[in-house]
Amino acid sequence: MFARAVRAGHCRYLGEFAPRYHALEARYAMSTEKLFAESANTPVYSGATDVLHNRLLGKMSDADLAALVPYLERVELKVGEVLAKGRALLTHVYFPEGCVISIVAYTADGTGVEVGTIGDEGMVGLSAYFDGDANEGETLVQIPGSAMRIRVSHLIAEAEDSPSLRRLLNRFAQAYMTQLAQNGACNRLHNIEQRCARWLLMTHDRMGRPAVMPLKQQFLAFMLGVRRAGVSVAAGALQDAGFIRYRRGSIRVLDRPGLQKASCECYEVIHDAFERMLTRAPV
Amino acid sequence: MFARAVRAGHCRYLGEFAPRYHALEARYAMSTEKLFAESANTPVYSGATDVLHNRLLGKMSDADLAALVPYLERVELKVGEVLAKGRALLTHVYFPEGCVISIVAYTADGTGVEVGTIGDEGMVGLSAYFDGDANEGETLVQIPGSAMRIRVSHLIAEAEDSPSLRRLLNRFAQAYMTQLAQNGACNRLHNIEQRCARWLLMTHDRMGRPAVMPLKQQFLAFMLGVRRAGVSVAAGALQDAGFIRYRRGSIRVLDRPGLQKASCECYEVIHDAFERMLTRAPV
DNA sequence: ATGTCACAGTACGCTAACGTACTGTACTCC
DNA sequence: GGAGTACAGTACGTTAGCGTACTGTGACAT
Repeated sequence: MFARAVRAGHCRYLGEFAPRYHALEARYAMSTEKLFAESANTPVYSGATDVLHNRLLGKMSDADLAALVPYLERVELKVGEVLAKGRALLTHVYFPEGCVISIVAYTADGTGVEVGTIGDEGMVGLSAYFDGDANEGETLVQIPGSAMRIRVSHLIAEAEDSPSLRRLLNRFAQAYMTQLAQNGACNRLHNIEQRCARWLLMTHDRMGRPAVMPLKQQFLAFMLGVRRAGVSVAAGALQDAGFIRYRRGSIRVLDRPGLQKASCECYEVIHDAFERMLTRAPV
Repeated sequence: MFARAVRAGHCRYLGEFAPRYHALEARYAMSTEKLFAESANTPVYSGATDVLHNRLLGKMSDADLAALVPYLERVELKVGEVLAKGRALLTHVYFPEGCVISIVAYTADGTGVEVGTIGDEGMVGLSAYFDGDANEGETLVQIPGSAMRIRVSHLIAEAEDSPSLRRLLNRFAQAYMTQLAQNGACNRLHNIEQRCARWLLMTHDRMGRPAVMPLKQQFLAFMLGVRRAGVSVAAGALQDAGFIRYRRGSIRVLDRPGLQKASCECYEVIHDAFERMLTRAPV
């Protein structure tokens, strides 16, 4: 029902995104310079906000949407782009439409792990909207694509005037908390292969169905908080089972039901939470 | 600045709380019957709401508090009491004052792990307030004590009329999300001893300083999502180092700085997020 | 005072995942 | 077409934590 935005090509860019990831790469003795050159936002469709590909925006009432539209702009997000980092504040809230955003937490020694994923079912920047405060950790672009964005102040002002908008965003926050919580349990209790399968499913959901995912094992390992060699084994098993096809920096999902069986139930728990949010009676 | 409520005695009650924990106990071949007998709420101070021991309530503006007070009642929460479970809805939102509440997520095989902790710095029932939806998992009483509670509908109604109340609760939600996220990373990346130390610190913070914590290793193992034998080793190390004193179902914290050194930085990250929320300029 | 049993300590073999490092090969760029 | 290199596969010794099970003992009940 919500068409997908056209996405930029997807070659030779992964492995080059976050400073901390650079540190990780360094540990693996890779060349880490020359990276991270082209990270500026490049609005491509500015003004063409007539079609909305973000399901959270799509769930808004006509009145709420009408109030926001004048302030919405479409931007293209590049892979590895860091939208927020440490205690720095987001200036905008993003509504992804095909791109996928990761929220990553780091430990003292510089290793990190993804704690949340946001795609076209949600919004990036809850912390800024809620609190004028920032997340710890990093918000970075995992899969490139376009997003609608709006200044935090505009969103807050509009929400002040609209109970229905507030309720929708609260609902999203609740679903997002379910994701964070389940992810925490999953990190503790499930093995690499299960979590790998879940991660692929979740990302696949968020970037549109027939897509090839531009993913190196290194990146996947970073997101899962494990060694690359571990991903090699896990993803290899998933490939042997025929669920995915893996080829030097890109993964194609071949068998979603199979992947779901290989993944833990956390996929369903999180998926259902977001579907409930997006399909329940309008706020 | 906020005095502590008197708490009930703290003997012979742990090991008896959640159905799933019963299942766990069964795995450890324990007698699991006779448990869970006295779980009803027993309001003890009803009406005596003149002194507030919850810091989030304490942070509210006079006007917001005045509007809520008529609906607030103080209840005594017993250890093991399950406030919400599965998709069941909370009828009330709770503001702990000395009791400590755990949010636990379960996996398909029935093992669980704590994903969040709430004490006098916060509120239990964000999901009901936000969404009219429930958490997955379970909300249970980890350390007994009193709490103020209010019907969800009353809180929602009041928040509709008060931007300042909304902002405060949003801020709390943001801090709570920081906890969930950091906890997820911690579960992945830190070892039992670190996480054990962090858990003890966090619980100690929330129940008042000179307290002896009524904790069996079995319970602690459940909260951390590890074996009891693992806790025995980790807590033993912390005791050998002189940070805690452990004695058949109760733990006394002897050396907080020492414990902090033994714990991971997640303690600080989470602690700071809540302190920022509670000490920043009023909303 | 004694008996019972719930709780903590410990042991032992096992497994998943780790850190590291080397190899093979598919792309990309000339 | 060939060279260079970035990415994936694999190996190997190590370690943290697991599952299980047995023992010792403090606390409570009789």
